[in-house]
Amino acid sequence: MSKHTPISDGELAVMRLIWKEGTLSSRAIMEQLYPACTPSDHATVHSLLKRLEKKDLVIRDRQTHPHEFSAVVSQSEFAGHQFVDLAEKVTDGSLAPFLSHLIQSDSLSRSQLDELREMLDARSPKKNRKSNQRKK
Amino acid sequence: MSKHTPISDGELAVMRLIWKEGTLSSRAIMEQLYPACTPSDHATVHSLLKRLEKKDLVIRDRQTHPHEFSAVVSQSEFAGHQFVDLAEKVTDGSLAPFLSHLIQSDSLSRSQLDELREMLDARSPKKNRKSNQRKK
DNA sequence: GACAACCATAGACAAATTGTCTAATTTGAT
DNA sequence: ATCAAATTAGACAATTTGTCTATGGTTGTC
Repeated sequence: MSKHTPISDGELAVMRLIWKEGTLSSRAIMEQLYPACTPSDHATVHSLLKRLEKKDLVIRDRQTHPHEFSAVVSQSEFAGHQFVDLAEKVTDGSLAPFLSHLIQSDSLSRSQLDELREMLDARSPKKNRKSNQRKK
Repeated sequence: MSKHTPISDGELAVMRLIWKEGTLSSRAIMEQLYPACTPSDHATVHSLLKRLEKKDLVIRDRQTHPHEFSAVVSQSEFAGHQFVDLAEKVTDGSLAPFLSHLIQSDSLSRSQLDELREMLDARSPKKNRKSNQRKK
C-alpha cells in the first residue's frame, strides 16, 4: 500500500493538485500543470496518472466518474511516510537529528517554528513538566 | 554548498560511515560496505567518494592525511536540509502534515516530545505566552 | 635501480527512472 | 456515421546509479 514508493517530481506535482482539490479530471490537471494543453501534454498527464495509479497513490472511480482521479493516501499520510523513509535512510530511523538541527539553525522561519510549537502544544500528552515545580 | 543536492543510496551509505567514524580512508569504507574487497569494490567506493566530493559533502585533507575523507556537513545538518527539501516538494514547505503524522503515529516518545519542546523554548520562547516565565 | 603490491583515477557500461512524445484506439456528441 | 476529443499503449532520449575495466601512480623491499 504505497509504503516505500519513490515518487518523481512530476508525479508529485500531480499529487499536490489532487490533494488540494480532492478530485480532479486529467484535463483539469493538465490545465494547471501544462497551460499550453497540447495533445502530448495530455498524454504526459495520463502517463503520470497511470504511474501514480500503479503505485496505489491515486484511484479512479470508473463507475460513477470514470475520468476523475482522487488520492488514496492523504497528504499528511504521504508526508509522514516520506519522512520516516528519509529518516530510515539518513539516520537509521532516528528523528532527533532532523528536528534538533531544524530548531537550532536558521533553516526554519519563525512561522514554521510557531507551527511546530503549536503542533506540540495541541498534542501535548501531559502538562506534568518538571519546570512547573518551581514558580517564583 | 550542498544545498539541494540529491544523494543516492550508495553515496548515503558512505556518508553514514563517515559520519559515524568522523574520518575514514577509502579502504576502511570498502571493508565495511564491501567485505569481499575486490579491486572493483575499491573502484566503486572511489566512484562514490568522487561524486560525494563533487557534491561538497566530503572533503579530503590532502596535506596531512591525503587519503582520509571527512564530512563537510554534519549528519544533522544534512538531515535538516533534506527534511526542508522534502517539505518543500511535498507540502510547499509546511511542516504540519509531517509532524501531525509523526505525533499521531507515536513515532516519538514522550521524552522525545518533551526534549523537542525544550529545544523550542530555548530557541525562541513563544511571545504570547500566558504566564511569565520563571527567571533565575 | 627493479620489482611487486597496493592505491588512485578516468571512463565505460547496463539497468532503471523520468518527462515527453507519437500513434492508435476508443468514446461521445452531432 | 462522422468528426473531434479523450484515452491508452508504448517508445524515446536524457539522466542517474551502481558496478566494473583499464591504466597510471606511489610505496616499500630487495
